Amino acid sequence: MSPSRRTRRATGRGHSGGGARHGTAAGQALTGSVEDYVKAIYELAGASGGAAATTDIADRLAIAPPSVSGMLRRLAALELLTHEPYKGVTLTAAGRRAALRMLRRHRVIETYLARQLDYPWDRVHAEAERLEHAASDELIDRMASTLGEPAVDPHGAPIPSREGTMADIPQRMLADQPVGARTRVTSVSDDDPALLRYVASLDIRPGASVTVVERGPFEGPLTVRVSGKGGTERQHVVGLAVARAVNVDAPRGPARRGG
Amino acid sequence: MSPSRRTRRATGRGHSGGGARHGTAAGQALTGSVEDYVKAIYELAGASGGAAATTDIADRLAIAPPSVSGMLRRLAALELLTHEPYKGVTLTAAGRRAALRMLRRHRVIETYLARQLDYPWDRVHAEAERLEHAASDELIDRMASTLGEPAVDPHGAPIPSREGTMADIPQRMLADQPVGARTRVTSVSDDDPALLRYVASLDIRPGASVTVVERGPFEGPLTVRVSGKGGTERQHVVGLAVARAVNVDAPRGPARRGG
DNA sequence: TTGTAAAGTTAGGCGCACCTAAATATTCTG
DNA sequence: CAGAATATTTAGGTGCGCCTAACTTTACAA
Ligand SMILES: [Mn+2]
Ligand SMILES: [Mn+2]
Ligand SMILES: [Mn+2]
Ligand SMILES: [Mn+2]
Repeated sequence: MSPSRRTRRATGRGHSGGGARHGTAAGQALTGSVEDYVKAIYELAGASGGAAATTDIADRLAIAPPSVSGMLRRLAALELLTHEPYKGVTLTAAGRRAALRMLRRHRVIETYLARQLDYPWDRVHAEAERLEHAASDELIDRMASTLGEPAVDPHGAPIPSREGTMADIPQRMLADQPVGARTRVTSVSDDDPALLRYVASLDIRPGASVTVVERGPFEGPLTVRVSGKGGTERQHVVGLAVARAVNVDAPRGPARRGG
Repeated sequence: MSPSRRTRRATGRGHSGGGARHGTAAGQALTGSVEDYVKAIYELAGASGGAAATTDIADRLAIAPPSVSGMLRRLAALELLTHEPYKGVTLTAAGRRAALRMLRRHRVIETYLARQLDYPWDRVHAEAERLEHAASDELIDRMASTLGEPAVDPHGAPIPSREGTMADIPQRMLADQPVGARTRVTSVSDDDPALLRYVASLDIRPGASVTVVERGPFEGPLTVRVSGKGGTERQHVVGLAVARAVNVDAPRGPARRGG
């Protein structure tokens, strides 16, 4: 006697190892790795449905190119993307859906951590990068609801809706703005904590006003004037790496000097 | 040119696959599976440092016994436990530390979900079972701090301190109490949502007063009188499975009938 | 156009975390 | 105490997710 129930199994797995999970990933639960790949590909290719290159994916995920090559084959088998060997990959509709779902999860978590748990904005990304795979849909929805369905994350990136739609406002890099352009910061790339701390120290945050004062020659540094929230105006010289991490909206005409 | 930085690697892994991670797990990051194993073994063997049996571990984790056998060898290599083949396993000091760390994480998360995100008490366990492996120490500490360093989780289980100590109050099962025993519910086993919903419907929760009125013969059902919070008194007949899931403190003398 | 550099893929391998089938050790029972 | 029942381990195998080394394809430049 003593039933020694031992239900599930057969398909029941633990954390990562063995098991089936093949075929067309329709509604299937994806692995954390697969989730990160589709998210990265979406971010590289853009909402416009362009193609992403193997080495770019490898670079972004810090994975060796042959590993990416192998994974792309699997993602193609799952029908999350189409793979033109030696050319690149393009997400299918299912792939874009999966990517937008992950972007929503990631950004809701970041926003929750920042607003409800006082996380500094340079540390939310790393935490969200792991939690996004572990949280249930219910948890994401409860977080979003608690926050009042936020529209943007702490770095200014838009949060896809529960239904998987996201405003597709074309981003421009501060690095590409001409001298004289007066722009508003929409978002800051969030994967480098040190860079985030640095730009924050310059008052460069979503919503800040930034005017390009001067561009160094030969892809040189930019001199920018930053209008902080308290009406303060400060001028800084920032390198291209920083200027490429800062996204701005369309310039609203060259600002006259000394308005 | 174009540095194509591709730092880390060599030891840098992704979500689960390949890599080193051998030897004595001193301060090492453990895999999610390893974390679940030590937690399960601690719960089975008790704080007293007893031994846990292979099939019991297999049963609790819903994993086939041969898989457990193999994992126990690895846990022994990590010096998280000692393995007496065909006899059982005993956690080492490092193993107990790891287990208590996981118990703290699990229970802090459960408490946070219940108190800050209005999670119903029957759903926090499944969510915590996954998040406990993904959350950083910082996140756990911020949650605990936000909650005011809670001492017990939503099911009444004690939360180990940040330093890894936990009050070791011996638990008694309601199922073992003699007729007439008047006890207070300390905790309820939380792994079966349906059972949790059921006992909550009977007002059996941590803090509730329960008196054993009658015991059915041959390991039969118990008739209990439950004093709810609002001074209500209700009598129920509960099966042994339920009575075994409810933990109570030491009985405070037989209650006289009709006080 | 042809050679070379860069990008991408194939081949082979490893550890993790599972599985089933079969063997073995231990415990219970008559 | 022999045989049966139960517990546990060994043997062999799978998919995931990564790696390095070697090869192939594509892009660029003299
Ligand atoms: Mn992020
Ligand atoms: Mn991630
Ligand atoms: Mn629990
Ligand atoms: Mn777990």
